[in-house]
Amino acid sequence: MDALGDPVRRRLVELLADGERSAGQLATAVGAEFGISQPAASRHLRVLREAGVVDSVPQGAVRLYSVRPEAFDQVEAWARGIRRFWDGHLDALETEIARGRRSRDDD
Amino acid sequence: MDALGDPVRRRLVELLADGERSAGQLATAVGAEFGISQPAASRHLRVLREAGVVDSVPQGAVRLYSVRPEAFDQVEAWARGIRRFWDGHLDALETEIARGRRSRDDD
DNA sequence: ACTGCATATGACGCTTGCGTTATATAACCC
DNA sequence: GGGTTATATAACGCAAGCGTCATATGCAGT
Repeated sequence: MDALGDPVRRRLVELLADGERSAGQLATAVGAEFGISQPAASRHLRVLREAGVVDSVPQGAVRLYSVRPEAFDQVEAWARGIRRFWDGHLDALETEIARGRRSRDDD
Repeated sequence: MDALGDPVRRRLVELLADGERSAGQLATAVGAEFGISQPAASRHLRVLREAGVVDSVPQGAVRLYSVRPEAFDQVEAWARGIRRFWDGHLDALETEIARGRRSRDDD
């Protein structure tokens, strides 16, 4: 989650959700959207890699990046945990707050 | 998500998952765990508040903080989106990578 | 081997953001 | 009102992170 606190890195991950891409493709895309250079993109990819968010495989002269789904399972589980725990601990005051909103459990 | 990129803030949110707490309780807890002062905690709470992650209500002399569940619905949906999209886009090459390849290229 | 492309790293400046201490604001209690 | 408690803000120093350009490394094609 630390690694996902940056908009560029979140965008990189979104791009990778569509399937694996080379470092160059990613650098170009993110570079166009955020106006940053290739080294900057490379560094973001390094952070994601070291955080275990993405995986990279050298493919000839190119390096292919891909999403590591476990990382997002973790994020999802954490977020849901907060939510579910909160739901479970509704007391009088919190109930009052919750009255006005729609509560929908799992899908 | 930007606001959740900090461990102190994530911890605050976890504490709030258990139910609402006063700023003082939170400051004490987080202060003990991370060794930071009351103003520092207050600032983190402000960031969370401005990001729409938590809600705060003055309760007499105390200010009660609580989790805003919609924020975590959003996080959860985002994470799941990445995962689901990724799953849907597995093709031959990616499957091969996912099956066997382990890349140990951090340095 | 040399050239060229793809990617990563080094060195460095600047901005951001976190931390601290000191102080303001506001409610409570006497 | 005066004092105490709870929380937020102000001012400021310092460290971390992100950006840049220049350069290294490694693979491919000739």
